[in-house]
Amino acid sequence: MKKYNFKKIEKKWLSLWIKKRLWKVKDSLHHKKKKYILDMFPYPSGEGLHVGHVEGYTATDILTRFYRMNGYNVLHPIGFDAFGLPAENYALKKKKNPSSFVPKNIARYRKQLLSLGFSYDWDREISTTDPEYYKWTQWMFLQMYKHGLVYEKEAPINFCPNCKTGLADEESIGGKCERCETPIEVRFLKQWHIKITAYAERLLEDLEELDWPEHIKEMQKNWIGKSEGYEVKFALTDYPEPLKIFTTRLDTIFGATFIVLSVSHPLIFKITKPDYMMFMEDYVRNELKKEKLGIIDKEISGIFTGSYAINPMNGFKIPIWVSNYVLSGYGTGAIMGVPAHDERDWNFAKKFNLDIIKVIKHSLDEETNADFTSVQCFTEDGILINSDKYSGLTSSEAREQIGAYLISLGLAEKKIYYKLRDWIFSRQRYWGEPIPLIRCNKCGIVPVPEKDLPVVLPKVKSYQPTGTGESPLKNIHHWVRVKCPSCRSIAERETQTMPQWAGSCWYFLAYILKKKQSSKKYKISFDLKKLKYWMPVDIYVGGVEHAVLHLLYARFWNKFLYDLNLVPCKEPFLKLFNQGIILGPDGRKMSKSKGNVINPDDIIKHYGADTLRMFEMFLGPLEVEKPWSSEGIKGIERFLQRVWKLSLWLDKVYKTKRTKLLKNKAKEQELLIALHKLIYEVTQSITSFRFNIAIAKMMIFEETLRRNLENNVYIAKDIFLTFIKLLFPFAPFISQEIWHLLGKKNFLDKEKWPQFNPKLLSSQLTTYIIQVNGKKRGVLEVKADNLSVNEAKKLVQSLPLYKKYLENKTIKQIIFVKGKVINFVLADAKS
RNA sequence: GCCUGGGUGGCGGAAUUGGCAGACGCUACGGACUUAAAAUCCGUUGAUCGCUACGAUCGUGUGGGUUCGACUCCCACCCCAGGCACCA
Repeated sequence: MKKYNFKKIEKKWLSLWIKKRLWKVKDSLHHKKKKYILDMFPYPSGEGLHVGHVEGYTATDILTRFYRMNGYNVLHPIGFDAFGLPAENYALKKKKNPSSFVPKNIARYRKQLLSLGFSYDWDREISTTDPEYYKWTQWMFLQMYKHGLVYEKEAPINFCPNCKTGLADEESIGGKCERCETPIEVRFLKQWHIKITAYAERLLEDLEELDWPEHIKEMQKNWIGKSEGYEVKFALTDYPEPLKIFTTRLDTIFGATFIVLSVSHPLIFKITKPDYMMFMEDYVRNELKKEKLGIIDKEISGIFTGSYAINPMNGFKIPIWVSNYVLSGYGTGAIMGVPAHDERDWNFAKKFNLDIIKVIKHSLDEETNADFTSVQCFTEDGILINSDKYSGLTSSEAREQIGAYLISLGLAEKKIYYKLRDWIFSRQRYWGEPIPLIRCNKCGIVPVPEKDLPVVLPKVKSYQPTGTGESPLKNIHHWVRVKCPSCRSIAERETQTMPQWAGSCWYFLAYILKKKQSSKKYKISFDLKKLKYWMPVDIYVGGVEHAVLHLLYARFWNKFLYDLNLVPCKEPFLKLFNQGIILGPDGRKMSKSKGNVINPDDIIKHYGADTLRMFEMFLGPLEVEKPWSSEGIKGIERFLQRVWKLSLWLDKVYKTKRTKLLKNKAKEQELLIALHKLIYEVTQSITSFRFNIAIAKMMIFEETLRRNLENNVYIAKDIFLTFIKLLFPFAPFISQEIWHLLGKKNFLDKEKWPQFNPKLLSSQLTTYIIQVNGKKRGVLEVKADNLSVNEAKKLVQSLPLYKKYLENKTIKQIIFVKGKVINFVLADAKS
């Protein structure tokens, strides 16, 4: 028998599918229920698609085909995130302009995606580097500017000396550059910032309604880092102005035995006593230098100011210190030190021999120890002690009551702080969207008029990053020089570009808004009606690496557009699914240097697209990290070959009038039941993202069919065709070919997804597990679905196991779970 | 240190959420076909004992608990992966 020739057949169907524009999605079907199934669009690097892409994209393709066959209008687009550092670095290495080879990379990606049979609507393809696309990225930036969300500020920022550009906080992963893993330096640079912090609360709150993996939500929550507490004023003994500290643990205020200021606190030199001034100046200068260099001292240090503050609750006079362990950029840059109930304060107090007062105990019945030298640091909430009339309250009660008291005296206010910082939005690199602002000596910053958008990135030969904090665009004088839109005098363009993440903040909208004009040209225009139909994205699949980068930025961007009434929903991505990384065959992360990279092109060449798709789905649950197996793929190859052989066999059978196969009613019914069970299982597995299970079940069914044929049992054509339909989303090429082979002229894409018949499922035999004292001793197969305990007992008595285990024994109890188990508990069982 | 996941055969992984542990696939071993090999097909494959037909005992990171019954629930601990890390 002929082997399945995937090369020829995949090529044939692919060209037909493209020619027929089978996956074109119409917006006009507003009466039809919709699904928006989105992939994180790829970055078209020089290396081409990797197996990780294939994993996520296959999953969404299966879902897309599944929902389409179930009557949904499914939007499943793709595009390219082509601005950014890797493309630029690669271009620099090759001494070319990114714009000359990025289209080539895109073409390669497109070809690869096509060859895998992903059913994207290619008419909606976009690239963030298309001027029509980034015109709108710039336009949205200008809207933010006009709404006061954009500001320029000189600040210490993360700077990657290798990429030679400033980075956002989110791009610093454990102190290293997100892209190249070079340790990050701190530099003082004038940078454009976007006030993402203005959305902190909403970004946090709206996480609740999202169907996202818990750990991604958690990561975003931590990143936003909300803490609710009180700002408390401490009076100073020798200075008229009070000092403000921030605390989330107002309940521990009776235990505050000192105050600590950060090294950049404005009060330091106003309150430091002359005797301490020299040391203080040295210390602060030193620490500030370290801070500038981005050095984080693990060792706690500190110095006394000589001044004292008064604890507003108990009137204690407590010393004021300056230390490197208090951050200047958070809260008020000053804290109250409660060593008994904060580990860092504890370490500080121990080091400098400061008082420690215990004011919280674990529980009501705990003995309170008057001997403070034996106090242990205890950071959790508990019951107050040594706290005047507040003793005996729980921590949360005390916070409320002490807070209310201090507020009534005007000494405190409720305050919320976030860890989230504003988004540093300018990059000193060439390959990005130019920031559409103009610097005029007379008028200051002037936005580029909207009619002049896009500000096109000039094509130049030399665009080496300068490393000085200047953008390489600065040297392109003819581009920089421009008339001020407001006063017409000579002005300069802003030369910094936007970060990589800008384009991906709204690409999911662009797919909807794109209007194709010719094979190369398109327009984007905002259309709330279309957005209302398609948004939000129903299923979004992509890697975990974007947990606090893209996913946070895009949520923010969408919320801003929502506020402008340009998009209809608060949140862009309803359901998020993270595919797990595919590791190399050695169980380590794939990397060139380790030589364990699996290239999808090679696999397609050897096994074909269907096998690759299916194998990646069979590897394990989509969300877990799992190693590639070069042996394992053979299992899928064999399976598809068997399906192919089966169809050739059956084709012959259906074509011959007189077949030697027997039409057996009972067997046929059995097969039908198995088929409907399969429909049920595959449907369930797809909707719950358990593609590996769906494949396992199909394998079992294939074997059932084969066994029947080998035993000369006739298989109805409809049964086999239905099986092929189930296989189709996973392996579209071979399924379509078999469909065609068996005389079907249409495209499987246009077929309806099979529905299972619940009656067939419930008419099966029910298998009861017979247990004695909880141990399995046998099974009982019955047809009746409302078996009573007594009937069950009678049936069991007729089984051989009864004699062995139950005869002459006293049955204490029979546990009977309908449809599942019958458990005989014997009297002489364990006590 | 804190947070979030997770520990099931030689390996990747199943188990309808408390009811047959190890589906499906790979590997390995044995067999059929073949001059031979590959491919394909058939069988075996958690451990130990019985080892002949039936079978028996143990077994889901460790220790305890709840239950007629626990991979699944509860408590304590150990280990692995990812994230955050002076955020008061």
